[in-house]
Amino acid sequence: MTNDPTPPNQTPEDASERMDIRTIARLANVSIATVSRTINRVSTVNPKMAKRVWEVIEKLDFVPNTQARALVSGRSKLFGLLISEITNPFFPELIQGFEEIAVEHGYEILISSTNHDPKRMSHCIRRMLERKVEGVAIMTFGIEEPLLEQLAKRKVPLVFIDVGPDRPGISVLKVDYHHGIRQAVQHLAALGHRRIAFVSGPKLLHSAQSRLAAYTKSMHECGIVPDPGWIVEGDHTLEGGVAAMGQLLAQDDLATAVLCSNDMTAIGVLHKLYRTGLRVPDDISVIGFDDIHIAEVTIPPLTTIQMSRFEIAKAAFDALQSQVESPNQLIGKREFNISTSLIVRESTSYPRGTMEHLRKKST
Amino acid sequence: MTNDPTPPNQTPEDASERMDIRTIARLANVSIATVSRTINRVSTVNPKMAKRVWEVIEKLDFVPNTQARALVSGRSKLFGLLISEITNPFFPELIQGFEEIAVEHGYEILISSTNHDPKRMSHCIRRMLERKVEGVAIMTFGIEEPLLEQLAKRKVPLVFIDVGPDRPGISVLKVDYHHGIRQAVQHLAALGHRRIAFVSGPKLLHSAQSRLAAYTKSMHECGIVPDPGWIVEGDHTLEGGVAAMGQLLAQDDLATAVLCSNDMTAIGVLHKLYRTGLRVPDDISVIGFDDIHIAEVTIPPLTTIQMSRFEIAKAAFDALQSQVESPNQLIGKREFNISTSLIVRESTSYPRGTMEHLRKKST
DNA sequence: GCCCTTTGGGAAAGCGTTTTCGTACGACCA
DNA sequence: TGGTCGTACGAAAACGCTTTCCCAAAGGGC
Repeated sequence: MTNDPTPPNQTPEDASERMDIRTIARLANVSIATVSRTINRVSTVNPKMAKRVWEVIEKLDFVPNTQARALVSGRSKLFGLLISEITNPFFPELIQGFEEIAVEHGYEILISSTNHDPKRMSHCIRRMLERKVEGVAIMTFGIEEPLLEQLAKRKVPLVFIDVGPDRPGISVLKVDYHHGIRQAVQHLAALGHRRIAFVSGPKLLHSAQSRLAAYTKSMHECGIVPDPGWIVEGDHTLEGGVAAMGQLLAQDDLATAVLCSNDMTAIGVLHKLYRTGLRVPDDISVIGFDDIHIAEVTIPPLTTIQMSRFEIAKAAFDALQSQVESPNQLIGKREFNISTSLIVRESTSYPRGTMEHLRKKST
Repeated sequence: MTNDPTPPNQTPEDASERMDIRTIARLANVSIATVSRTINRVSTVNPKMAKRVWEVIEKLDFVPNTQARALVSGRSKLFGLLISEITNPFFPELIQGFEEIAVEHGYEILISSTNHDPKRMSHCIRRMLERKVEGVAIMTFGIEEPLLEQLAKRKVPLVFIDVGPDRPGISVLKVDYHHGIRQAVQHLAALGHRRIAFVSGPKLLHSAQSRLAAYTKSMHECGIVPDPGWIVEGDHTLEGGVAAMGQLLAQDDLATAVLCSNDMTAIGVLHKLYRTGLRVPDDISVIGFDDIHIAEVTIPPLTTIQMSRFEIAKAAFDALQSQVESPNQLIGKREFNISTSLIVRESTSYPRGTMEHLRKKST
């Protein structure tokens, strides 16, 4: 008598107690199976009953428990998104697109940032595994073999940006860095630049290495043999850009243009130049990569190479989803191509002296 | 005979099949209860058995299923983070801090961005409810009453930045905007500015309104009656800043300094000024708010008001956690104070003519 | 040596869903 | 009217884990 489980004078609408589909079922005078079917709009349920069920659901504003649902259905409706650094504006812009698409398709997304630390990666993956993500989009450096093994064993679909192991269940978003970078180099060459420096990204980051390779190739294509001294290592941060430009400035034979592996670097470069008293683009031209939003309003507005965040987000999501929805097909393996292209703004111009030279020539 | 559920010659290590604590239990010759106790380091379990269990777990690298765990324990270990716009660098910096602390305490975090659209808010909340978040940090505009009701009914702890309803289970992070903004106004006044304009943030955003109020108050404190024309509405975006400065520029009696409700606005303002050919700080001074990372390298480096992202993240997390861990105590209701302070860089200086004026005066 | 206490570990209930399977009922045709 | 479907609904078994409850065995006091 001391504990009475159900007080008799309890109104049916009393929402203070536990609320599950069982409660809904009781109140609507149907079975829980019918409630489930109604909610999921699956199978055929008599419109009359459905209406009754919906009414109760709305009255109590019942919200189904995704965890329970996931447990039994084996579908967590969760994707992981692994990025290198959330404070680089490129990623928030990408996240925005990815989230939008994911939500549209009923997925939720778990974001983790490795902060360029390979050790953090395994923790992130582990956490995602615990939450039973159905797939992971990896937009950071390469993954180590044991980790990859673990993911493969669990058959978690993966999508890599740019570079990834060639295995079933793994998609790779191929970015055509070369196109945009060649345009950039050609643009500079057409303006008269020959000494074009390159500030690279982190060594570990595949996409950064690809950009570097594209630079070298494009230079050769323009008939310029890049001097090793023109290539300095950055780390895709503002500070890295400042430091890299400092290095460049210390050289005897100053480059007349600098191509940066990303926009953050370029902004750092712009700043260092400003500090040094050099004018952009009068004294030196600068080109970025990514076309982050803020590049439009730097001083001067940054000429940069655009790579569509939305395109990437969409491709990554599609790759993941197609593997989840049709796991035994190989269509998930198809490769996606992301294009890049130059956007000319105001940070590029003729190298110093060229104008005079041209003018003299024309008279 | 057509479907044989368990092939007889199956090695015990075969990890291809379902893996749960039952499997572990079987392989370690203990009960599933012991496995659970071992994993959770709860109650006393014989070290010898524990070792056996851990060995099996590691051999199969078993990862417990958080969903199942959440279902039975009623603890999802999930917090929601609702922000207004992920592409504003302030938020990623905040997310980074929040995530770090959350992960440290075993929580995962679900991020949603309302994009300044109140309608999206209810969708976000709904999704979070479905995932059974244990608390939500709301860093966007105010929440509407019915939504709040829904959350209150489910007893979901909430923490608001700056402004929020006064209810049990709701914490509010009070930001002392006035301190930083008064410093800014005093700084400008000391330099000789009187005509100090203010570019506000979105009307709906409480924190933006508080900043505006702090500006007005600070102006009066400095003995300046702000002209209504000095106050123009921005929206905390780059474009908003550009537009707002355009409005200001169109006025007859141009302000000599402009204080912005956030750094993105200030960067827009800087850009517009650059476009117009006005020099900062020679012709006009600019001050931002937030001290986002990039403010250090704008041209010129932005004088701005700093508000610690980490402090906010930590306070928000603590508020949420304390309410979760001790739900019936009132300690969750205590208020947290966040300070702001001026960081002087190079976008502020004497108003045009003042230097000459001063010089003349001193001779 | 007996009884009581303490301690470690197992059995089983339950968390909130989905989903399979079975059944009752109405419709349709002969 | 009787038989055969097809359809709509309910009962119950999972999903993988935590946690309560209980029992066995060991230890200690008399």
